[in-house]
Amino acid sequence: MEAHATKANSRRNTILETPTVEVAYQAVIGGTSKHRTVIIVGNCWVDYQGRASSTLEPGERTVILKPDGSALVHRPTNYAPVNWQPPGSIFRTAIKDDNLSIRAFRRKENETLEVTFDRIIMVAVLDLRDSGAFYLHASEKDMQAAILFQPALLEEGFRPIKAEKPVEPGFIDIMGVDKDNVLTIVEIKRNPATTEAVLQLQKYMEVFKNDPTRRIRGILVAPELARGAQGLLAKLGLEFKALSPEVCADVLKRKRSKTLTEFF
Amino acid sequence: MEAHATKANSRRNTILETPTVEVAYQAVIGGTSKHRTVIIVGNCWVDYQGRASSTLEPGERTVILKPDGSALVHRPTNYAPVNWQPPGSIFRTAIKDDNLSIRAFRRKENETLEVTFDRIIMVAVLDLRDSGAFYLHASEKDMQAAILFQPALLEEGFRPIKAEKPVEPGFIDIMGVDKDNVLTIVEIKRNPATTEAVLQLQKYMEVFKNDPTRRIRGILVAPELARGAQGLLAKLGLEFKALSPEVCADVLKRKRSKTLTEFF
DNA sequence: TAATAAATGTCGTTT
DNA sequence: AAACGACGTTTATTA
Repeated sequence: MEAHATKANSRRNTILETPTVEVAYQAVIGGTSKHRTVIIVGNCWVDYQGRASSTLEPGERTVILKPDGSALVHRPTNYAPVNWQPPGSIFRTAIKDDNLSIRAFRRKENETLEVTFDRIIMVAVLDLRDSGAFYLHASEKDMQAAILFQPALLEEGFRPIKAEKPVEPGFIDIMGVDKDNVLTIVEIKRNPATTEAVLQLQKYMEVFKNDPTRRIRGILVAPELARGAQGLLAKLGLEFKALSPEVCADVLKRKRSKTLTEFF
Repeated sequence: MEAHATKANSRRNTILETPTVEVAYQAVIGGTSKHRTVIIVGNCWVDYQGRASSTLEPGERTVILKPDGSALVHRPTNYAPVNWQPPGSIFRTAIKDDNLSIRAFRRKENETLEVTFDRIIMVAVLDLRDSGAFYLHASEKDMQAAILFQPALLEEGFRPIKAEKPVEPGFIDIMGVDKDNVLTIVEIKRNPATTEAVLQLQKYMEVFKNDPTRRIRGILVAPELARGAQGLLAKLGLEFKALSPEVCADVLKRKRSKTLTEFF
């Protein structure tokens, strides 16, 4: 069976079907050394040694080696790779016992991933040009921006003073005053708020508790409260305001269109 | 430019190089309908609407559609996909304005991912056979097993009574008695133990606190304590025992070889 | 470098 | 179906 590469495409991309181990080896070596994206599909087994260790017995999988040193081993199921190596790994490709062995290791973390193929269905060596911008909306930062733009989302009369205020334990999402001028600490979560979120708010509260004469409020903003959070919140005298990322995204969308209207 | 498929391989796998949109469309439709793994490489843009929303401007990427309804969009960098859909998505492939459009949506979560290709470098439709077992070692479960096998890993004289004991808030990793017969609750973490882990142990402690005459101990087992955890632990009168997953893995390895010795 | 918080977290398990 | 906890979580941010 002969390996095949379409010439019209070979300037930048090489695709080999059912190549021999030797041919695949040459392609992978060439691809990783030139920092190409390399996709290998075939029958393989995987060993990982590092923070944990794992063994994956033989089967047909898709392996992706990226120019930045990421490595992924994907089975035919699941979003997550069964084995992987984050960016910064170094690839070592070799022929061992007539099999194609690819090792990805990270020196600092002393982690090694080894994939061994005894039968290769496809090797693609791809020079991908990708500079397209990526925009993500409705993150926690977006919720913060929405409240700052429209403070009534929190409650009537709320006036923000500072966002991302640095304090000892970290950063206060929003600090402000309520309609009665009471200092108000706001902690925002885009997911149901856990006990951990309550503790986080409590830590920020404690920064201002050295002055017992001044009343302060702590408000946890999230789409909902997780199970255990309700009790802890009440015990600590903190408050909860339900607010979803979707509503915030809408507010920001209106803000953007308004800005455009004003601009023209 | 003619699309090409190696016949020798086409029983189970089809690989097309620089196919037209029409040819790619037929291949993707055929692949997803037969629950094959489909890999598409080409110039595309991506829109996502769901828990968040995102836009990715044109560029060359690798898209993987899996038989279980997972979808991945990988740029040439990073371990994580830039866009994705977890298992259970339904794929809808179409030609729109001479482009190849692939939509993956999950009805329950009301999430949609749409990838549109205007130029296709490769389409691979793969019938991958993968039933190999996956073994992960040195997990939290392994640490539990190691302590149960060699209780002195926790402390001299410790005697386990029950593992995974179900109580109101969840499951106690290990319950036992110390050398003085004092009831001891053990919570295990394979990573540096956070305040959340301390709270988890505390929740289990409270189950037994209704009898104030009986002394009980709570021990948090982990390779180390995270920053905030120390203070909370002390405040709650709980204890910490440093134990690494590696040491546990060694103990289990010795156990296995011993079992083997006994067997032969 | 180490710690902290966020994530479209994902994934398995149990209620 | 919903919730809880583990994860080789990864990643970005900041001290």
